[in-house]
Amino acid sequence: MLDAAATVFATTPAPESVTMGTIAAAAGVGKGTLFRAFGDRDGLLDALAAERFRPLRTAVEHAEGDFATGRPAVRRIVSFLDAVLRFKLENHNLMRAREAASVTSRSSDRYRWTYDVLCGMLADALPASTHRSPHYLAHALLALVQIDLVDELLAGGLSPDELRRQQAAQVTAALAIRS
Amino acid sequence: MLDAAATVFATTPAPESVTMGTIAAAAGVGKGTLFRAFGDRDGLLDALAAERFRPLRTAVEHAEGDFATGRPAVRRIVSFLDAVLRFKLENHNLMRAREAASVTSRSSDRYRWTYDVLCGMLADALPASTHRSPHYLAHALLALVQIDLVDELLAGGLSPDELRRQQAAQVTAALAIRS
DNA sequence: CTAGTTTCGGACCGGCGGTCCGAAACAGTG
DNA sequence: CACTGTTTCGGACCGCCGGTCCGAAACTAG
Repeated sequence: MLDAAATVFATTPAPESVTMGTIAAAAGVGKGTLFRAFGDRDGLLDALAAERFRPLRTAVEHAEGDFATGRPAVRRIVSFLDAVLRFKLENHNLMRAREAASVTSRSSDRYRWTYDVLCGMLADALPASTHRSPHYLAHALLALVQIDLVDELLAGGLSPDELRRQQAAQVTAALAIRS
Repeated sequence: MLDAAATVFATTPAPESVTMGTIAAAAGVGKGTLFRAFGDRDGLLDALAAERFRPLRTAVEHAEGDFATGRPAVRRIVSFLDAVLRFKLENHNLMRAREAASVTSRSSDRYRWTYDVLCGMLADALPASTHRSPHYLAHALLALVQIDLVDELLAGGLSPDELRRQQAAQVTAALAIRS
């Protein structure tokens, strides 16, 4: 059932017009069943997104690869945001569908988790002397991976790889301590 | 008619649930008239926003105050983004209503104009040697004033003034040239 | 085979953006 | 003032979609 939904999103060219009825039909099931299983549209989209997001989540929680505790904080932050960006790129249609609903995306558990992780990393990266707030900085950095911004940039002719490079530069600059 | 709409948005506590019927009723007019005058919901919201935005627009186009051509580019950029942020704060409900529709906000003329202005300023501020793209940077900086981010930060306990300070710091840092 | 229980699915509802056509207001003419 | 052509108005109406709900089907137990 989740798989059917995933297929729909993967194949449709217009993710924002995918309706619950469509998904139900594609899964060979009634709308009632769909709603009983996921509560509402957001629930379904969340479940799908959570599934795709899991690898990154476990990698971070087990401190694997670039997220190992020994790595410098700035490096961890850049890698983390790059990973989130890649997640968005890979699940582009799904993310657009989420946006089409009035899900601000910031209200999901996943955003909260991402924010918390980033805040933790920022606490390591920022010297205590700065007056920059990790709270602001975390949200500001996460704004860089919002799907509508990503879409705009891709539509403007930027390649995904170039986008990743620019973002890395942007994040690095944002973390530079001044004044 | 525009005034009636403005009043509705100014007084309602739940901007995203303001319906076209509500506005028509408040203006003492039929829905047909409303749609004939503005085309669709987006048209109305755009017209309202454009009206409120005009002061800033003319100030920039006449190079007044902080936007005078003599001023250093970084100063102009920080002031400009601060002015846009203030605009968003002052028209908070209206902006939220826009977001509720599926208007990505980046498709409006106003966004385009804002982007162009910022790009022009960035061309002055960035040395030719950097590999940072003004295109990316402009969109990235404008992401800082997206209404949902602003909302999240306000909801998180940040005061509007503190928000403006943090944004100024963030913009300054982003413009620092490194590597 | 029957009765009880759980699960399924699609007809149905409410609300909203947007349309459309009959009515009302207006203007020109004798 | 009466009559008619024209423009503008407004609210009943439509289509769509998320979400509900109840009758039917399937499954279990005795």
